[in-house]
Amino acid sequence: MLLADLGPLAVTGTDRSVCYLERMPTRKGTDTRDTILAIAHRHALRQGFAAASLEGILTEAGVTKGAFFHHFKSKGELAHALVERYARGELQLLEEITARAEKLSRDPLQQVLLIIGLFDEFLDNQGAPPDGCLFASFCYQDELFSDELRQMAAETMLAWRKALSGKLRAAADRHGARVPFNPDTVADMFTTMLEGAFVVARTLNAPHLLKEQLLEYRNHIELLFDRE
Amino acid sequence: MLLADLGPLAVTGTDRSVCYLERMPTRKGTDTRDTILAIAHRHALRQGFAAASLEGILTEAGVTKGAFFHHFKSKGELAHALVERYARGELQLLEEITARAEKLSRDPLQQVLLIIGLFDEFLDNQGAPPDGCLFASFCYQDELFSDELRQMAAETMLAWRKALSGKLRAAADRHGARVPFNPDTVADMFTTMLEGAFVVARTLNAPHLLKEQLLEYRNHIELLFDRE
DNA sequence: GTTGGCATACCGACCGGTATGTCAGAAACC
DNA sequence: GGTTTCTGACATACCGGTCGGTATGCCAAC
Repeated sequence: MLLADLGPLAVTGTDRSVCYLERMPTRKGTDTRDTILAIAHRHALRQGFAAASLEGILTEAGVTKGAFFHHFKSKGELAHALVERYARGELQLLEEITARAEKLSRDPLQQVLLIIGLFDEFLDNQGAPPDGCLFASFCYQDELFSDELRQMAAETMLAWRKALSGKLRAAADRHGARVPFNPDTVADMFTTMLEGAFVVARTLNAPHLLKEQLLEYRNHIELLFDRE
Repeated sequence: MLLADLGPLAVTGTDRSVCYLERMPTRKGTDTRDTILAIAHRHALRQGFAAASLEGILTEAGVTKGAFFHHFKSKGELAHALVERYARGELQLLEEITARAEKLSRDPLQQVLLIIGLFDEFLDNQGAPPDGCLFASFCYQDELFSDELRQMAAETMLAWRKALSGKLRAAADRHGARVPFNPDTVADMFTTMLEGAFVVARTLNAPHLLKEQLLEYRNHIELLFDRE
C-alpha cells in the first residue's frame, strides 16, 4: 500500500514532540526529518531496511550523519518512525475511504464495493503505481526488530479487516449470500490480495497486476452476493 | 509459496544411503553444501538474505568459513543457489500436483479444484506451517541482487499461471462461466493469494490464515463456474 | 542596538565492531 | 601423491554511532 502523504508532522517517542507541534521550530528541522523518512522509506522498500545503509540514505537526502543523529537516536528509531508514519497513513486512508463510501450509499454491500472502487481510484490518483508495502518489507526481516513494529502493522491490517467484515456481515444479513462465508476471511482477502499483488507484480515486473487483482477481488464479492 | 521438500536434505546426520541426482563429488561435500543451503534458507526468510550474516549461518550449520568458500564463490553465489533450489522445488511441486490432478479427473474445472485441494493437502503434510516464500523475501531486496534471481522467481510464477489459466480457459469453454473472466488474472490470484497470505499470516501471527485464504480462493473458482 | 547566552540545526572526522572474502596449509580419502 | 574437503588466522572494507565543533536565530540585559 502506498503511504498517504502525512504532511509536516514531526513525531518522536519523547515528550519533546509536543513542543514540535505547538511551538513550530524552524521549518528546516522537520523538512530534514521528512526528507530522511521519505528517502529511507524508498530504500527500505528496494533494499530492505536492514541492508539500507544510513550513508546511502543520507547521501541521497543531501544530509550529513550529524544531522541524522540529531533527529534520530539510532537507526532503530528510524525504523520505528518509518513504520509509525506508514501505519498512520494507512489508517487515515482507510478512514477517508470508508467515510466517503458511507456517504455515497447506505447499503453495506454497496459500501464494500465502493471502498474497493475508491481504493482503485486512489491508486489511479497516485502518480506512479506503488511499489510495495513497508509492512511486508519489514515482515521478512522481523527477527531483527522489536515486536512493536509487527504490532503496528498488525493493528493496521486488523483495522481494515474490521471495517470490511462488519459491512460484509451486515450485507449477508440484509441480502443473503449465495454461499455461506466467513466475513473475516473475505475481509482479510483484501489485505492478502494487496500484499500478494505487490510481491507478484514486482517479481513479474507487471505493475498492472495490482489493479487486475483488485478488480478480481471485487468480482469475488459480487459473486458471493449475486450482484451484477 | 512453500518449498517442496526436496527430498534428501540430510541435515546433520551422515545418512549416505540416499542417492543424489547426478553429480556427486564426495558425499561429505554435498552434505555440507545442503546443510548450508537449508540453514541459509531459514535465515533468509527470517532476517532477509542481505542481513543474514555468513557467520550466523555457518555457526548454526557447524561449518567454518573456509568450508563455505570452498563450496560457494561468494555470498552472491549462495543467493543464486538458494533461489535456484527453491525454484526447482516449486516447479517440481507444480508438476507433481498437476499430474495427480490430471489423473484424478478429466474435467479441467475439476482439475483446478483438485490442484487447490492437493496443495492444501500438501500444506497439511508438511510438519509445520510454512513461514514464507523465498521469492518474496528476495523481492523486497531486489536492488541488491542481479536480475537473474528475479527471472527465476518470475519463471516459477509464470509456470503456475500457465498451468492454471490453461485449465480455466478450457473450463470456461466447456462449462461456461457465470461471468466473463480473464484466465490469467484468476490464475495469478493463486500465487497472489499465497504470497499475500504469507505476509499477513506472519504479521498477524495467525498461521491458520493461509488455509483460510486458500479455501476462499477455491470458493471463488466455484462461484465463477456455478458449481455446488 | 549591541552584546552575551542559549537552543536548534547541522557538520564531518573518527572509532570500534562486524561483514565478506583470502590464503597457506592440514586432514581424509582414493 | 593427488584431489577433495576443510581449517582458522588474517586482510580489508564498510557500517552504525560518537563527538567536538560551527552556524544561525531569538531574546533579554545593559
